[in-house]
Amino acid sequence: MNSLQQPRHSFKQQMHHAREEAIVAAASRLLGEKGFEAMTVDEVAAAVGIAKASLYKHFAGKDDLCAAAMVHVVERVQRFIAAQPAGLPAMERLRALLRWTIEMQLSDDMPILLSRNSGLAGPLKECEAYQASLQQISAQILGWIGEAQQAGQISPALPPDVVLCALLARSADPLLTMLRDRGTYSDAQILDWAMETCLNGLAARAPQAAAPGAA
Amino acid sequence: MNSLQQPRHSFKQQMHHAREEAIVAAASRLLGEKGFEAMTVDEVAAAVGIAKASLYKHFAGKDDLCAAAMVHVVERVQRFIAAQPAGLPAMERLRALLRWTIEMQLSDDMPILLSRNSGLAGPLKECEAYQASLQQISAQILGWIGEAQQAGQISPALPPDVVLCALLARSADPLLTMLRDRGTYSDAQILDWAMETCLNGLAARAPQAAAPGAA
DNA sequence: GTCTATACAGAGATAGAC
DNA sequence: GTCTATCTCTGTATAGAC
Repeated sequence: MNSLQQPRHSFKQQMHHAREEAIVAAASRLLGEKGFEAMTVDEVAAAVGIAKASLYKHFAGKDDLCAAAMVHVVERVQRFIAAQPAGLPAMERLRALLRWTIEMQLSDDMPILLSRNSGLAGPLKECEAYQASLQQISAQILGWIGEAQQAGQISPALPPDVVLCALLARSADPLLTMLRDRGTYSDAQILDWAMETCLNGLAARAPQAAAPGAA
Repeated sequence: MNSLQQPRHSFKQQMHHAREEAIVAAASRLLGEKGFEAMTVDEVAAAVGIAKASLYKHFAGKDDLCAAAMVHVVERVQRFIAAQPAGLPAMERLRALLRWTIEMQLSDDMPILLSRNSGLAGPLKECEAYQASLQQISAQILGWIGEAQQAGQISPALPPDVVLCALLARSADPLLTMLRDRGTYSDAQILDWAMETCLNGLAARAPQAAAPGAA
């Protein structure tokens, strides 16, 4: 009997987990699409296809739900980082990460961070799981930034955490939606320009005096 | 009697206009501080010191009120542009405008445009006064951008309207609040870095001819 | 035009049956 | 754990006296 009960129990757990995943995924999408204030719990429940009351069995409230969604997003970043090829130079890693976050944004997916003035900022400050994950990826990225600075690819005049913020901020850059709403450019073009203007802005200044051994 | 009635009438008009200005100013501040969704009409009325119902005598609704606030902001930009010294080179004008918008943002004032996903975007699309003013300053700034490109100060590879968006987007850049919340840097430093990374990103690429085997 | 008081709608959250 | 039905609060908007 145990041989039957065990899988049964595991199955229920899996269902439970899968449903929570579905809820978080829907919340994540709506959060990215409409923002924290405009998103409603009813919409999330409807998107998943469950009743709102059922959702509240999984999450204590809207804040909790959205915090879980943000954790979910950061964990995706963690996986992306972990999936990077081993030998890649730091600058290429940064470039790939930037491209990926902008692509997320252009495909209406969840941005890594919130647009400014989000009411979610407060609750998120007290979510330890989020803070821990964010801290983890920040440390990782800061390491790459240091390497890129030593390699002369990023201006050493900029503090590493400023570079970090500048990169992450591109994932919620109003520039992307502005250009998109204009309707005259393709997503690929927008992506290129966004990356180009961002990276050029962080790059070490050009060798103005034809610096001898530079670059 | 006319000599008395005329001033009396004008006085009332002035009062009316002044009150509307006060309402718009308060709305503008709260809109910049909390965003469209989080801001409430009650707060605006309380800030001005009038009853909510009185406010509704001046503006048809929240959308109207916020649209008026946005028009107010764009008109400030118009005045700033008009106040620029005559002989200033185009690039200096762009730099001054960028600095000004970032300073607005750092002093918790109203950004020129909304953070992405604002519910105000829809109503604003149908506000002719806003669109007209925005169009006017856009044309002006686009002129400067063209000059700066011809002068080799901004990359000619970037379409002028992309440059325009990139500049305006800095007024709602999450980078600013991120660095600010970090608490380790002064507003002056943040301003410098924000301008530097933005302008470097738009600048024409370094004279590669000077470096024969460059990159 | 300004006020007080109120209607109305939407959304977060909960009760209780199954 | 999931559902339907409901509570409650907040926020937009309005009615009606002055």
